[in-house]
Amino acid sequence: MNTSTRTEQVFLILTALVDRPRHGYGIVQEVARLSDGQMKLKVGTLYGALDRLTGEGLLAPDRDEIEGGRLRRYYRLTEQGAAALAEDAERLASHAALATRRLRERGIPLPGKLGTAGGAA
Amino acid sequence: MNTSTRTEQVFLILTALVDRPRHGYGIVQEVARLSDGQMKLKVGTLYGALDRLTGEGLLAPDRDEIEGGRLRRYYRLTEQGAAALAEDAERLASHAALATRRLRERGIPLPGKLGTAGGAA
DNA sequence: CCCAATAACTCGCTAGACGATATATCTTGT
DNA sequence: ACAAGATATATCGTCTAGCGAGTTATTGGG
Repeated sequence: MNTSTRTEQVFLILTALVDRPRHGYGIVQEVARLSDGQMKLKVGTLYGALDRLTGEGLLAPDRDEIEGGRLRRYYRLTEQGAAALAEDAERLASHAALATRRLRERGIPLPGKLGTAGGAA
Repeated sequence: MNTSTRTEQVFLILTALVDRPRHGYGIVQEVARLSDGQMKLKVGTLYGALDRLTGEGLLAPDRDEIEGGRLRRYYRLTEQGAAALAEDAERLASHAALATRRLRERGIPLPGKLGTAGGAA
C-alpha cells in the first residue's frame, strides 16, 4: 500500500471513538449520527475492522459490561489511533480542498452547499 | 454499499481530470503531484479504475494521440463525474472537519501542521 | 549498447466491505 | 400471551478493488 490509506468506514469508526470508549452497536449508531445517517456501518464490516485495528494498535479493548442482561464489549482509541486519525483527517481535508478549488476554477454547477455554508475559511 | 463510497485513489483520479483530459501515465504523474508525492497510483489500479469509471459514466474516453511514436489515450471528466467529485469532496471535508474538531476537544498532541498553518479558520 | 523514462495493458493475489445468518435478551404493541 | 423490533454479539461466503509483477514498445541519455 502507499502509506496507509484507511477506508472511510474505518475513518468514521476511529472518529466515533475519539470522545469515549464505545461498544460495537454503539459505534454503529454513533457513525450513523456523525455521518448524518449516510454511513450505515454493517456489522460484518465492524467486527472485522475492530479486530484489525486492535491488532494494529489503533484501538484497544476496554471494559466489558453487562447492561440489562446484554453484553457490551467496549473499545477505546489509543494514542496511536488518535495520531493516525489526525494524520488521515489532515490528508483528507487537503484533498477535499484541492478538489473543490479545481472544480471552482472549472466553474461547474455546485450541487451541494459548497458555496452556501462555510466549509473552510 | 452505502451510497457511493469511492476510494481515495479514485477521488484523486477524478481530481486530476478536473482541469483537462489526461492520458493514463499523465494521470499517474498528476496524482503524485497533487498528493505531494504521497499517492503513487499503480497502473493495475489505474486501468481498472478507468474502465470502471467510464462504465459508470463519470469519465469518458477522449481523443487518442500519437506523441513521439507513443500512443496516448486520453480520458476526460464528464459532468456527472464532476458532480460526483463535488459530492465526495463535500462529504470528505465535513468528515475531516468533524474528526479534527473532536480530536481538538480531546486535546491530543497535534502531530502534523494542524495548528501551525491555516487548515481551517 | 543498455538502461531509464514514457506509454499502454493484463493477471493472480489479497484485503476489506457487504449481505446473510445465528443467537440471545429486553421492550413495546396488540 | 405472543409477535415483532430494537439491542447486542459474532461468523461466513462473496465480490470488489488495490497492488505487485510481468509484457510489449518507443525514445533519449550516458
